[in-house]
Amino acid sequence: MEDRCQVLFPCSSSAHHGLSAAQTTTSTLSQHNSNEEEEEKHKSRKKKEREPRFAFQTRSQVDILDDGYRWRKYGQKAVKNNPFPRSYYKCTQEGCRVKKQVQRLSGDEGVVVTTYQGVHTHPVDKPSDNFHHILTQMHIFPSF
DNA sequence: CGGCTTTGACCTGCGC
DNA sequence: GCGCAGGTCAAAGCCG
Repeated sequence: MEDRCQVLFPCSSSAHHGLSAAQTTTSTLSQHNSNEEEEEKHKSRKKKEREPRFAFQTRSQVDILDDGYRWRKYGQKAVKNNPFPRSYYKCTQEGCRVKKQVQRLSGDEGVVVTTYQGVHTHPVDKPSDNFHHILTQMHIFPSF
């Protein structure tokens, strides 16, 4: 019963836990994309701009971690090899196409995997003590 | 009343 | 070419 969330970086970790053969394959956080503009319609996808995405594991009892941003859940799907469903969240801020995925580890309901995709273009509206330090690191990784 | 959650359908990429 | 898995949208309903 810890109110605090313990952040773990599987990417930096040399230990490769076989997340039950999760889909995540490789957390490519070293992808650097200078192209932030995305005016391309899905009609002609000449370039799949993969926004920087990085995942980290948090030890929490709840999936909804308040990181200070407002998220709107836009979907929930059950993934294979995981008895727990994965939730999809999107930043409600206009112009901010940041997406977030929350998934629980199979077998370890105490561990929640949060995957962020994209970078926020605006400051936090509601600073959280728990996630403040996490946000700090977040701003470092997407810079790649 | 507004914002958000929920749930099913739909789309796309990939493997066989 | 089909099926599977993952990802997204949209309509309806709920809650504050």
